[in-house]
Amino acid sequence: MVTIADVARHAGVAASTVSYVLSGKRSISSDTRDRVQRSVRALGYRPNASARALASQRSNVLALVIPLRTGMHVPVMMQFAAAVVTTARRFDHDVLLLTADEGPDGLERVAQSSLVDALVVMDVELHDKRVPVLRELPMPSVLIGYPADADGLTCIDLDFVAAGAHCVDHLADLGHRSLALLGTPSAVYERQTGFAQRTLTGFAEAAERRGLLGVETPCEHTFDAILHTVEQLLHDHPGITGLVVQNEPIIGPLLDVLRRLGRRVPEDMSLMAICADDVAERQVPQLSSVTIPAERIGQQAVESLITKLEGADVPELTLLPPKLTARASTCEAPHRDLTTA
Amino acid sequence: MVTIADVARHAGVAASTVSYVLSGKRSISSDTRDRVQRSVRALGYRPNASARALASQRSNVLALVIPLRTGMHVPVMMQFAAAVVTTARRFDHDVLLLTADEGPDGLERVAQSSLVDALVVMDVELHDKRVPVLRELPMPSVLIGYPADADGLTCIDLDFVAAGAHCVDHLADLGHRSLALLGTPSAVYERQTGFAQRTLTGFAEAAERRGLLGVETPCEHTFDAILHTVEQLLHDHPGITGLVVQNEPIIGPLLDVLRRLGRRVPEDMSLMAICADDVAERQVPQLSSVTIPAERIGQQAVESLITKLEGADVPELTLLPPKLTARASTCEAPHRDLTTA
DNA sequence: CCTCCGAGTCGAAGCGCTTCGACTGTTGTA
DNA sequence: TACAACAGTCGAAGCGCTTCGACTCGGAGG
Repeated sequence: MVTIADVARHAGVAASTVSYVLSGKRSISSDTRDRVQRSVRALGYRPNASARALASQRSNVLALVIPLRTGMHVPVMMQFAAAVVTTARRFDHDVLLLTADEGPDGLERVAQSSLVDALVVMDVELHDKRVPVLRELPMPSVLIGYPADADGLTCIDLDFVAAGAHCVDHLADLGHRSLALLGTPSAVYERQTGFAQRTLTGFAEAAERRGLLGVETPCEHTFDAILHTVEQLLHDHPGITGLVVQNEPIIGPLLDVLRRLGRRVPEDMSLMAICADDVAERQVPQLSSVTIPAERIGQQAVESLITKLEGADVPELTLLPPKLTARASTCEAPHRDLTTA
Repeated sequence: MVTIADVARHAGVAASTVSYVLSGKRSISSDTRDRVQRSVRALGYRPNASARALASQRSNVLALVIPLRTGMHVPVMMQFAAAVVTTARRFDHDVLLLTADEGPDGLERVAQSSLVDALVVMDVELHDKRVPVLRELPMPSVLIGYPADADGLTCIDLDFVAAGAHCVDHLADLGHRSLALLGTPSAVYERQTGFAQRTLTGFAEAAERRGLLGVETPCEHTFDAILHTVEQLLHDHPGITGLVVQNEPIIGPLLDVLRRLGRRVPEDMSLMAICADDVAERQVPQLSSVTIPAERIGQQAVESLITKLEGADVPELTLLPPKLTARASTCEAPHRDLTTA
């Protein structure tokens, strides 16, 4: 391996000069700079990451903590991860992958050993045990999602309250009077996961505000569970003409279930999804949806983190506004909905 | 941050002694060992990762290169990744996440800067530009999937040739005479991705061997594409009674398409999938399938890598045998298949 | 003409750890 | 009884980089 000393010798300068050329932290004559840069290329020099980290107290590595838990929808996670890695690279950082099952200890481990400079934590629960740890850690962090007490943290998320409300408003505007939210598996609610909880809040508040019936139910991923959940729902509330689904993997089977139950979409049942655009567009009929801007969120998370690393301030809470796209799965409510369930 | 010198002072020994206690590389009296360990705990000491890496020439970090490309099925990738991280942790290593779009340069970057000790590369193509780079790199690597020329590399994969053949044999044993393989999107074949290519080979060879008609077609992810592909297929080869699908995201819609086309599964059409077990079990009817043991593969990859890091030899190619599980989506061929298409 | 300042460069001192060689006692062996 | 052998410990020398202070030199200002 070629070291900075080799480069210095080759260029006929001191090692520190090479360092300053590379970092730009002191002015260097253009003559020297060129000579050094040529030597760097000629020798194929790459700074040793550990040595650099040790001397500069910066590893240029960010930790990314991703959940690998039951009920989470994987492709969305992956989009986050991809955006985080890509954005990190733009700022000359790398990403260390941690799974949530190492828990709070994992965060302490990588932080206190200076393996990383900062952390991105995904899938934060309302009462997350990692949050107090993050507060004490001697380095910045950004949460995707946000806990009940977000004081002193930096959180970024889609505004799920607004997302839930938007769905209701869209359906209400179309004349629907009885709506249901088909949510994530109950385990996700039991964990008090923020996004699920808040969507529910937004949904309920908007239904109330618009004077509609709004019922909510969790839904597991198996076909039978979906079938049973929907049957039960329509049995209990036969007047329901609008469905909001926040549970990506069940979207396909749900369409089957509705067909099997003789409910045409959208003629008999308007359907809205909270999911990635490509998923919505892949269905038949294409689904009206509120998109989850995973890429934007991941990118924003890293940008905030870099800003914090540079010592600048960032807002405690960044809520991205949801974007609703009407497609073919929602239409005006059938007139017979005097049966306001 | 507390350093090894602090611990040494607190325990009344030399720093090197603390180091030897921690690494176990020299014998230490149990008295001293206890004292040091108590000090470590009392002070909450964590070795500095960079200093350790610099001094020992080992970062204890593995690079994981994951593809984030069109046509790849994300949940499977994630299972690999999770298994890699979990297994790496068991061996006291961390995982640095690289996306394939950094290409060969990314590998060189992390390797030559000593950011990592070894690499796991996923989704290897038959003629992958990263392979020559890996051969030259001054550190071990393991490929998941394998290129045309695997000489001097360490590759681990499911035996997709056997997987394709197993599907054919299963259907042939049930009396089916005309089969089709519904594959990945054509982009994946154009990239000459190993797993797609080899499944195709196994499928074709087995069909030939059993004297069956075996047709193959790629399939994109949209509903319309699936519908069109299947219609075309059944139009060109009306006698087809057995379908093998290697394309996870289309499995749900494919079942719809078959229903829409009036083909009952399995009465009119036997269906086999090459996919994760949970996906097969989630469908209605549950799918007979050859499972993709993502977890086993990821685990095996890390174990091989650690073995290589320790200087021991590992086999160049490890092919995991496929496991076929018959479920409800395959049954005996209808008798009218004298129409041997 | 002298001083001051800034640009440009160098040398040396770390960063926190591992590891090598050397030292000191003990114990076992001839 | 002498000497090897070994367990147990220490000090010092790096690992490859960054960064601080100091130095030189030319030009600007008084």
